[in-house]
Amino acid sequence: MAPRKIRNMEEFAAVSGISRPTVSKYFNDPDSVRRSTRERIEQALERFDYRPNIFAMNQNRKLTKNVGIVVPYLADPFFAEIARNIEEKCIEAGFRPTLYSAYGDPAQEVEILDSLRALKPAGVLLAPLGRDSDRSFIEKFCKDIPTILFDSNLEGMGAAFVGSDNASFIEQTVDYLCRSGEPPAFFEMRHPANPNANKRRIAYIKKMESLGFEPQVIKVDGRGWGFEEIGRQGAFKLLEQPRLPSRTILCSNDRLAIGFLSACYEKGLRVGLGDDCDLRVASHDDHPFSKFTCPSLTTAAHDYNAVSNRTVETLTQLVEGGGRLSARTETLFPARLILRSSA
Amino acid sequence: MAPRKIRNMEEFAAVSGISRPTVSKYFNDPDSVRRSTRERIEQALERFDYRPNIFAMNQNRKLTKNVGIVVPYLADPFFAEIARNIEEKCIEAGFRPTLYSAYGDPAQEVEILDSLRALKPAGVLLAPLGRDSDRSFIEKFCKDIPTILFDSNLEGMGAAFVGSDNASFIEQTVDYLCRSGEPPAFFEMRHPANPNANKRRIAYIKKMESLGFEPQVIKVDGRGWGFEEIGRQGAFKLLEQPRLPSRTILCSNDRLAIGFLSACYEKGLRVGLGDDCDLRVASHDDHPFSKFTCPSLTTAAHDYNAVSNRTVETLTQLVEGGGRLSARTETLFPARLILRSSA
DNA sequence: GGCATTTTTTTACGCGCGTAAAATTTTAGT
DNA sequence: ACTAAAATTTTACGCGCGTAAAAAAATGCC
Repeated sequence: MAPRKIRNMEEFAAVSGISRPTVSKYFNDPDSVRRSTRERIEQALERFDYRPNIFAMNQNRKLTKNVGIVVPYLADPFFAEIARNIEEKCIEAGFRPTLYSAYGDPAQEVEILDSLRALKPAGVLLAPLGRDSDRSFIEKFCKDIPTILFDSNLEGMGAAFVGSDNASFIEQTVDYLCRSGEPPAFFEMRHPANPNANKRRIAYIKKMESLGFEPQVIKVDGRGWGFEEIGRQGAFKLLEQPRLPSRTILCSNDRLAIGFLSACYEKGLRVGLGDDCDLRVASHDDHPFSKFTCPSLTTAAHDYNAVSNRTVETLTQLVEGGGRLSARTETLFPARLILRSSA
Repeated sequence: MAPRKIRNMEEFAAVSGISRPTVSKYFNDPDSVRRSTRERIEQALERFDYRPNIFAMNQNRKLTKNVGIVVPYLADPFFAEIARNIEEKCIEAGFRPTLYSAYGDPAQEVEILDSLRALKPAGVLLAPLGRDSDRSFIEKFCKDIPTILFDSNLEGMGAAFVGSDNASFIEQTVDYLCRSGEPPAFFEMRHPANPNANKRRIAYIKKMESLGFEPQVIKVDGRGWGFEEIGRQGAFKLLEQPRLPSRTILCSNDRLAIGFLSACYEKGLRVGLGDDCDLRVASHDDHPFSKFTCPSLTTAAHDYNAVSNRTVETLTQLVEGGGRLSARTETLFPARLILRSSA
């Protein structure tokens, strides 16, 4: 029991009584060697703690097991949560995921993808910034590196897109709000960074029209990723006005709603469903904190699990297909309505 | 202008008219070559887009520029925010940071550190899980890899610790609460994962005694990293009781407070400073969302910037010192009181 | 047991770069 | 312009592993 230090695969092959090329094969895919051979290697692996040098491995391999997960803003709990899910599934699928965040900056997004190139990744899972993204750069990147977009779609780019069905979000919230009260006005940023926001607005207008109501879109100013503050300031401005377009407000996303609710609270307005309430507020995303707002937020939830599962499944197919899929697919998962106290 | 593709440093050296070893030297440290040489290389760098193979570089280097940033739970905006700061400063300092999260799981923490070993990192910046961490494993890791602890201290481990001064947090909040009202009761988890929680409790007791008040510690059940829910349930239980130990509640951290406030709201209790209020609630951390709670949360803020700056400064020293510092330092930054509406 | 097939071993080369040592050139200083 | 010092080039080797090709061994099958 004096397991001398193994320095390289050569030495490990020696102590395990197997040739080095076979050992190499084993580490690339344990199932590619005969069972008896595999057992002997794994037996030696228990006696000696040897791990192949990751740099030497990746240098010579055309493709690594690296996967880059790129999100637009990791300090947003929504992205943190979905990144967590995807990361977990990547590991289960045998990949080596690494997490990157552009922190709202297109230059950083480019920088990340550029440095990702050097890592010879098997694939990249990218939730792009959206409007601010350098589209031509990303387009070129997707052509070189197998990339799957998630959360935000950039038309035609990447091998596939996996996300949520914005229309489903809107339909469920608008439906619910209308049948349990009055038709909602839609509250959003004037210049949303995320393409989902545009899809939601369009879906809202369409849905309202199909129900025979007049759409009312409230656009608030503000840029960047401080959505709560933008929602808050927008709410103050809105609430100053003599009369609201509707006493039911449907926010484009939960972070805006969190700010909106904080403004309502400060103004002394009661938000909720009851007759004693001044306003109803609902929203979309089921942000991790939406359960703890005051009042708790009625919203439409992403199917985090389905999105992350499908994303990684698609990645696996993509990798097995040598970086190509037969056709670019777009998978959209429906929302689940979460009824809480705010509407 | 038909810049043929450069395949390796050999070819790049050829087109730039410099010998390969000198080019290699340049990439390791541009200032290590003569100015005229540097200019010729950089000139060639503009005509041809060549980047050294990162795997081949790291294979032969004893030390890389890689830095691992490990946090206990990235979906907690507090850690996301500090990770963002540290990441940014690492890049400015010329490192290649990579972000990892243990997601509350000690096994993952071990796994991360283990795989980090293989990356020959120049250093690791670790915010450990705390109580749940595998201390003997981390201790061994710190002996092999230059590591700096931040946020949570593990006594004696790592080359240095950089964090916030828990006593300063408590002193400021307790001081303020006492002089503007009544002495607070301390609200915390029975089995906090984070060692800061223990330091805060101890500091609370000490501070209260020094002011001549009797400390009142309220411990609530619950495990894991769902602090908001734990705070919420704990608040419900507490508020059911006939009388509270104090009408001023000082939560150990903001996430507990967020849950606490949501319970108060649901119970119809008014939280704030005025005479018409039932409770005062204050807390610690200045969580990114504490501005948007209802009411907005009075809290004590970390100096995110100072902590992340000092952490990376210390890392630089550590690396320049060949992985050793003359002595293990512990740097604690004081808190800044943030007065908002909840107390 | 003999044969075809699969798996493993042997042998050998290459990947792209770090780095050491000696020879050469450039620079700085006087 | 001459010399010492500094920088660069030459030359050469090694890192740890992937991988191809040919030879050898093990396996499956009738």
